[in-house]
Amino acid sequence: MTRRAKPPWHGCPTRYAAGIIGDKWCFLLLRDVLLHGKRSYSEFLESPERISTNILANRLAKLEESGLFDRQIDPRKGSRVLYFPTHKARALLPAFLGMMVWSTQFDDQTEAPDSFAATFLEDPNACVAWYENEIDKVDAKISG
Amino acid sequence: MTRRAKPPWHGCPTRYAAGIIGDKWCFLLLRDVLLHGKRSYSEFLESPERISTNILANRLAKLEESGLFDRQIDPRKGSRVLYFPTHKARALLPAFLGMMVWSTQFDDQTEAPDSFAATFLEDPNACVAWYENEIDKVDAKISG
DNA sequence: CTGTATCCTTAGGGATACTG
DNA sequence: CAGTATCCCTAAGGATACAG
Repeated sequence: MTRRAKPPWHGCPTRYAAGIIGDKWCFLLLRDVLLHGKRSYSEFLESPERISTNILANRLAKLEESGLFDRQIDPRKGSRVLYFPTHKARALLPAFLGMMVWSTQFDDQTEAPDSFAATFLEDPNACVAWYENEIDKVDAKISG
Repeated sequence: MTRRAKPPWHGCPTRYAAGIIGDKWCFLLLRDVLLHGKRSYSEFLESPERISTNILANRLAKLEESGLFDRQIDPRKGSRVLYFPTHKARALLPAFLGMMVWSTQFDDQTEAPDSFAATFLEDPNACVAWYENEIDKVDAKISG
């Protein structure tokens, strides 16, 4: 890298990320949407971390306000509400995958799913693209 | 990517990361150590987010317990304590840089530091290596 | 300088009932 | 199904003083 000695160590951009990803519930909701194909209130409630309804509503509002979730009425069933990941949310995929790789490498609890880490490290861009495609498939399926 | 349809969507490894990175203060302390070259209690206290002493002590203990910080007495000055990032912590660099890039792309508040995002996206590995080297330099300087 | 200890306050959040 | 609305309560955390 050609780069002068002082990197982005001034006005550090991590604080913005900390405000969103540094919140346990936002973190997990983003995971659900980006990696688990979840889109609806009830699906979020089913997650093993057992978020309660008031907190869920609060975080959904926060994520929508932050431009990460796109709230939409289900075109097929009016009483259903769906939350789609925006472009801004999708752009977090590389960071999330990075954290997943890290977990599989260092957490004894999570049994490494086959060769996930290796696959990612070998070609991160392809891995991200694969997840992008999964998201597209979920959204396309829902939107009919 | 050759990969069967079901990715790591079982026993999702993000929950472990959520326990550490999903905590605002741990997140910021990791940032300070990995990106800002901070190593000591007083340096952490100086961060703009103004962590209070009891919380700082609590998180330092948590991060040491989790194997991310290596607590050591300053070889030159016995009353000084230093916290070095372990290999496990350093392995979070890619994820952190990913979040920095994301922030510079989407947060209006953080004025993009020149071409940081572009530089990273162009060659992420080189960028990580550069930060690794910065960490090495800080540690070497301190250790004498 | 690196912490403990204490006090005190507030906000986060669980449980639950209720509504359109 | 997708939320609101309470109630309640604990734990997080700010401020400050103190200690080795």
